[in-house]
Amino acid sequence: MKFKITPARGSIVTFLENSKSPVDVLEIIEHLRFKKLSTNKVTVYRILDSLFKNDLENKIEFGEGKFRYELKGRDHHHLICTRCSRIQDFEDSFTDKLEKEILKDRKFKVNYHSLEFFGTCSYHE
Amino acid sequence: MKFKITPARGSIVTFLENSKSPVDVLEIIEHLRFKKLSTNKVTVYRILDSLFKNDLENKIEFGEGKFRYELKGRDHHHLICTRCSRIQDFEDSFTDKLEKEILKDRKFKVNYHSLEFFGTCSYHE
DNA sequence: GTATTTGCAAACACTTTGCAAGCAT
DNA sequence: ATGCTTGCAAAGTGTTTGCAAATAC
Repeated sequence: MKFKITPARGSIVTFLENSKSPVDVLEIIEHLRFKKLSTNKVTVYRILDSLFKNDLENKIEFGEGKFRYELKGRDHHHLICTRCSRIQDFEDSFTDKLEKEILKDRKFKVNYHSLEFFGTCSYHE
Repeated sequence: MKFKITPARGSIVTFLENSKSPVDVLEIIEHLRFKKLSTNKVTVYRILDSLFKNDLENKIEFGEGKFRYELKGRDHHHLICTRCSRIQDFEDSFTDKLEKEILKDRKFKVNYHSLEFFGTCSYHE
């Protein structure tokens, strides 16, 4: 599969690289518009889909009724503030152990997981 | 707030009680149809919404682009088989500890979390 | 009797698809 | 030149809303 470099693709990948938390399609389109690229929504979906299918990206849901996207990288989780929607990354060492337990106890082979914490961040003390 | 008992409500709550894993709206409607109740989809959504707003129900997403619903109960997670869509419950004692760490280290007060494992279940060995 | 609940139609938000035109290599 | 990528319109899902009719209490 060829992966042609186009302005929209470059800009989306850069944006994902620089995002500290998973972004949704609207945020991407706003960024593109800010960069003077009037990329069609459909194109954005297709670019995201191609990144996902090439295993370069995570496609996740936070109970908002829409998907968010982030480039694959170190395994991590999210702290999602339900008051201001700020999203922080978070890492842990428990889930690896859990997955081994699950394989042993339940004969279930975990391929990936999602762990998100919802609450209020330090801006609301 | 009055909570009137209607056939649709009774049937939905019973169905949720008997479901071993979170169900989606389509499954609920099929169950109602099986029970000879031709409840409108909109009504189902409204009943689920009222259970959710009254804190009786969890409304979750598994990356399928739709919500699933389960009655609140003991805190638990899910093992989701990506081959046959079977969903099992799973409990652990790690997440409580994690939430305490998060409060201490990140000043983030967790209200709830979601932890789901995706992989293949023992039916596919 | 009265307030809540329901059904219907319609709207909404997010995402996907078909097809012809445009562009990167 | 050719095949990948884009835009547009349209359709497809899942979910929500407005309003009048029906129903539980």
